[in-house]
Amino acid sequence: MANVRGASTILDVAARAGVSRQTVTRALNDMSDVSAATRARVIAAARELNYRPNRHAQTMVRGRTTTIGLILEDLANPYFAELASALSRAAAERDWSVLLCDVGPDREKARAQLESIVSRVDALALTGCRTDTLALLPPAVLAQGEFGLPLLMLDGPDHPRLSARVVIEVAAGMTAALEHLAAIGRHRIAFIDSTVGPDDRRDFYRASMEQHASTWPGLDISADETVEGGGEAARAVMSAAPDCDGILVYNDVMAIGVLKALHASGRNVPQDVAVIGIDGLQAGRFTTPELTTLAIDKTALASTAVSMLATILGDTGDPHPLDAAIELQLELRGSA
Amino acid sequence: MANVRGASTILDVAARAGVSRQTVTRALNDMSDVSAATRARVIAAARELNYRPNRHAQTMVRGRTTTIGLILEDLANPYFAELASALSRAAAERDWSVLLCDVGPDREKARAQLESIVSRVDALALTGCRTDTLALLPPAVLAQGEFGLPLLMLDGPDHPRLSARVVIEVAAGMTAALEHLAAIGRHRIAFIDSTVGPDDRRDFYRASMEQHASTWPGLDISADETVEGGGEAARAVMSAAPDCDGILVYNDVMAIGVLKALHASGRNVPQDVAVIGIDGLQAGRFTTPELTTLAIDKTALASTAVSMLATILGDTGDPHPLDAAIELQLELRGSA
DNA sequence: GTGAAAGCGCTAACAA
DNA sequence: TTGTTAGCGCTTTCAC
Repeated sequence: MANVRGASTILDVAARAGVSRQTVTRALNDMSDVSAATRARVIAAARELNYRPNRHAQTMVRGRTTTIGLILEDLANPYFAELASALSRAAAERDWSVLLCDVGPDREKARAQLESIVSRVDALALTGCRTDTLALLPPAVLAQGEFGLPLLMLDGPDHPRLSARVVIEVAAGMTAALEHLAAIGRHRIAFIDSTVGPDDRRDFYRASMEQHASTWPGLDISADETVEGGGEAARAVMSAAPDCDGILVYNDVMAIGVLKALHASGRNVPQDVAVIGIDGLQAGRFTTPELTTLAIDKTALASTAVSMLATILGDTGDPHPLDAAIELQLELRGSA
Repeated sequence: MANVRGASTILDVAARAGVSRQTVTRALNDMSDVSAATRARVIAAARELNYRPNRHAQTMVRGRTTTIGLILEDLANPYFAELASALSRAAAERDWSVLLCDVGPDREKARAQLESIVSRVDALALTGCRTDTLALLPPAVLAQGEFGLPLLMLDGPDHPRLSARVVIEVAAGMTAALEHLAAIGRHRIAFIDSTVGPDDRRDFYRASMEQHASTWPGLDISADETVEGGGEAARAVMSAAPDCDGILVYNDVMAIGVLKALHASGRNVPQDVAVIGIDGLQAGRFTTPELTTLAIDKTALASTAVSMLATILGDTGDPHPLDAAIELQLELRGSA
């Protein structure tokens, strides 16, 4: 452990085994041209010194790698899980890797994690739809100029420091959802919003309702972005407007709560009330009836994100615009 | 781009800007003691050369980091998502990071990903319950001796090359589940197994059934480890044994499919048939009724795994045994 | 089969 | 304010 930082290095092992450092490299990496006796001696020395190779030193001499950090609040939320899955696979296409950072609910821990993540990655992909992960970044990173760490926002708020941004374009999709509801005879459609997300979904709903104000004034209620939150909001909707016959929900997780609450209150879906969520989660197939949803193509979202980062990092000759919108696609399952 | 590998280095930027490399470091890292004019010149040069700092070189001189690779087949599966979440948080406690590797269904792509991951991490956490990710590792890694990359198996098969292993201990939990079913008057209990997982769950079920063979011979059916697979198996069970009044299922994802199939066939859960899954997923709360389950404490599993790795990597003075079992805990929700 | 030298790209410490 | 020197820990030549 003769090292500056307390860890033993290849030189310590070499000294202990009475050989040169190259011999240690050969022995430990199972290369040829080492006698069995020498190899055994080296391995023993390494074991005694608790030697562990420094991956950064290895990588530096062998080549360079690209790592992007993915910052999210809770991977147990299926939206983030599907996003992370897609991003990991899209990154693998370029031989990049994804460093996962599930920050959890504790903001102080989150700050500490981000503090150390930022020096380990070449770029950061931030999710913004639930917690604004941007606000948790070390101030020094936010203060950096154009040669600071590239920051990519996935479906979250804008910020001058961002290098790129992928947004979810809701207007066309929500129009399709509302038209579908009208087509199946629903004209008293409420909207359940998230208390923490962006306002564009609710704003679009309100604007749409105003156009048909003669039939139904519209009703929107905000709740926590969870299954339970969705359930509470659904109860509030049905109590405020018992004749409501359709509900559009901010996202699928909340919509699952809506389905549960409607079931508990004895309402049939979709006969009494039709329900449409947003996100296209696989978890929307876990319910009965399955959840009709405005699906986000997470594979497209992820590969767009990776292309943007490739442009920023100079890894491609085929520049990609640094702002993109992903459209929602109405996916009819059983709930509407 | 005067570099050996094609990428420009700090020296290229220094040359282009007509300054020393140290000045480049200062300018690009927003350090003090650089004149605004110089900084601007350096930034311009960096931009023109498409300069990107090498994180490995930076880390090497600043300190060392520990990164563990998490290999899994599909993060969209909520079991893996909850596991990954827990592991990321447990790793963060020690200032380690987790490199995510969602290998997907394509085995050739998976092999290629693993090939490059192994040289980027200090240890690998493998999940074995669905795909045997061990079989996808580069042969060279498997051939390595005791100073090869540490390999930790999470709930998967044993292998001589593994450095550590966390298993799920099913016996006590399954006994508790079967006793609970008996206590609520169920005596014709079938088991739905996975075609790909380990056999211990089914074997334990069969052994338990033999002890009470007078009342019910037992029935187990295997299916694909998916929601759809669970549904098919449930239909098979009800057709083979229409008087079956309880089903224990290999895992929660399949059990969700069982609930759907029973609902579709007009059986009430839990009145007609009680259902118990295994895993304790949050997704088990998405259904109506909510899924009763033998829960795995994923936080404990993850922190055990991290402690084991700390022992192997010599990061702790408090050695942890390299084999551990996590118990299942019966969590009564609504389906039994 | 083994060792010596050179260098991966970067930053901290000290000079100028 | 800027430049020079000296490594960080490892692997790849090329000698012996």
